[in-house]
Amino acid sequence: MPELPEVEVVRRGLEHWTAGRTVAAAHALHPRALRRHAAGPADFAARLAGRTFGTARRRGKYLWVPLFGPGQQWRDGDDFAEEALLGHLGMSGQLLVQPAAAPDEKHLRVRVVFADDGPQLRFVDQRTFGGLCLDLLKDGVPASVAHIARDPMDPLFDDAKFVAALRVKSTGVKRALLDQSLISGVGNIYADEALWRAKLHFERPGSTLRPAEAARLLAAVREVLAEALAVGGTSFDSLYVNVNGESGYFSRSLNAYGQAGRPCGRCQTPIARVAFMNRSSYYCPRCQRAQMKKASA
DNA sequence: AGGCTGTCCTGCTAGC
DNA sequence: TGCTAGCAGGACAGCC
Repeated sequence: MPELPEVEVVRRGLEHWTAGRTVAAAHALHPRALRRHAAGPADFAARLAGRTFGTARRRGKYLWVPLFGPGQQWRDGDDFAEEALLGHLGMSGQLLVQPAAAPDEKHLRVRVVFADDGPQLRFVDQRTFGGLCLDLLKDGVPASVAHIARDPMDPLFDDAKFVAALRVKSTGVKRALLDQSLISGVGNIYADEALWRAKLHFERPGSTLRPAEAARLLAAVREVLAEALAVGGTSFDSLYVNVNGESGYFSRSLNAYGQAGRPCGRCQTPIARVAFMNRSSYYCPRCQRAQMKKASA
């Protein structure tokens, strides 16, 4: 399930394998994967042909490649592009760099063929929650990404603003962590992991957090994301892989997510699982109390 | 108007 | 053995 670390791994792969290459043709094999491209699959293919890929960028879980040309030179690191190929991996999306001779993947949705006849870029997505589109860049960010907050790995992320916004929310802190307009890039796995590290219950209203608790939570989010990125992300199965089809190893380091019934790494209390927002929340019932301790009973 | 729920989608697995 | 129900969840429309 791609969250920020997994998307960043894919971004690095795209940067390495596709920057500077020119598109010969794009083929849409499943219209749903292009549903965010309002003008339709034919327009998508026509506009992508002949364009040169710039350096892949990311904000939160969104990924995009600035497009140059025709008649416009790609210069590494420059931001002169007006348009980008934008992607979101959703639940099961993969961007793979595959030799042209490699057989089609079962869930191949979009194929990009380059003019150099080198490896193709393939968008593969079993559940089609993800998708690609072409989008206009404004201040270097695709228009349809402008509404989400910066992610916590962004040097311009405003810690004080996030802490202040979190501390006026009546909703639970996990819902706030998953709100991409507040902080982007965090999904169900890393939300549970960060809450475990910060020893906070997922339903604690944001407004009940002391400033130090909110800061501790943000620090925990950053730690978890950085540690996961360092080992290539979290892979439970073949649904998340880098552009070369390789898995990450952070699943070995999970303390809460998916650990129902296993002892908490701090206090040995069995990790609990409860339904939450049509998904699951995992937490330690002892380390992560719903209520702050009362002075007396 | 912020908060919250339903919906999309496919494949795997548990259970009968 | 074969069927079904349940589960995985990011993002957004739409409801209250």
